[in-house]
Amino acid sequence: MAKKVYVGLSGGVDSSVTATLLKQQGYDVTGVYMKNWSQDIPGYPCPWKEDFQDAKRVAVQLDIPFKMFDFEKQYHDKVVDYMIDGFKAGITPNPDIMCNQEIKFKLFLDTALENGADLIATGHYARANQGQLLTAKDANKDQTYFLYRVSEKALTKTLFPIGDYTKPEVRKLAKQFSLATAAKKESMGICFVGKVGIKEFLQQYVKTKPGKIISQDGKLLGEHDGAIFYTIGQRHGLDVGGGLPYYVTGKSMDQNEVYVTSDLNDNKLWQKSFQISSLHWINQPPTPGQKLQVRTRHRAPLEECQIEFIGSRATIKLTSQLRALTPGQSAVLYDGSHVLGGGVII
RNA sequence: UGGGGAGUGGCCAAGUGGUAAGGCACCAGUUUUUGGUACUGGCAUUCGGGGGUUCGAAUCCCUCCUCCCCAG
Repeated sequence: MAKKVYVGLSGGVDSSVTATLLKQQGYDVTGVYMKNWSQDIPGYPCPWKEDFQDAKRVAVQLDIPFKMFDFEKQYHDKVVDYMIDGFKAGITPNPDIMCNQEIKFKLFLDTALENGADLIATGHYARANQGQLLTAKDANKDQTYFLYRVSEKALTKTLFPIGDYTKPEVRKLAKQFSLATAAKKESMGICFVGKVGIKEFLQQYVKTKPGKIISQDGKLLGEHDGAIFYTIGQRHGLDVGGGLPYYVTGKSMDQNEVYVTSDLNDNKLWQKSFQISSLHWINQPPTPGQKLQVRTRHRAPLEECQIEFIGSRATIKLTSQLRALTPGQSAVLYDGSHVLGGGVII
């Protein structure tokens, strides 16, 4: 009896190829569209209907059963609220990491199992092996940064067929299979929500006031439209001209002030160690003092580091300075191609 | 209303007779399943206003306006 796999079909190329590969490999495949968000933001109509249609088309092409799981409420509670609360608190949260943790590899997994699935699969560029998370073949597209909070248990029930291919290969396969989504453009922006800028999105939920932009030497440079919109290292959107570009080094939510510097080497922008909390380890916690690598933003190169634990937190010590480490964003630890887990920068 | 200095696109800023550098910002695009970064492209027929000299002026002359500094 072939194993039953529920594949998350987003309506994009990657998940389409995922489903196709699994079917070829002899699995009993069911395609599932997760409806997590359907609201329009002014100027940015929500693409969920087109995505749903594309997912359905692929399911029809492959002649596999197709379902829709409606997770809108849970997505809003677990991901959207988390994101808005984080921004309100002055940090820069990463909603897509939360989405993987709470929705795709918890709710979707559980729902699929309840529906009789043996396994789930997604179109992530990553590899899972016996409960371990490994980086993708295509280092350029590797998405393990977004997956470090997934549980070992979930990984034992997850397939990432795409992880063994490069993006160009996936594109080629999609073409070979004549998938309806073969030529679809990469989707970007907050997972599921569409191409909305974070600012436009937040403005739907938060009222903001103008505040001061203050330079490294205490000078008032201008006004911003709300400290909540700015994040560490950010250059654009300040509307301050005159000479050199300015980068955000910090902000005060209480004062509604944004602090910037025009000095690229400003020590506020560079750190050689930092702390993380909300630790999550997929298998075992790493060993203090062990030589590891860390990634502090998606697609950033891996940096050598060591970890030290302090209660429920940990300190990451780097061998070179990293730019604009941002509270709320995640630091993910690797031992070569093995993803260990990580935590949230504080 | 005495003296000195300055006015170039939203900002900073080259250019002192030969037909408007550059940077920042902004906009668009690329990269990217968060935010951010980075990269590419676009962006003054015009140099505070008005006259004049000249084949030709942002650059010279006259005049008006504005700002800054020192005097008072």
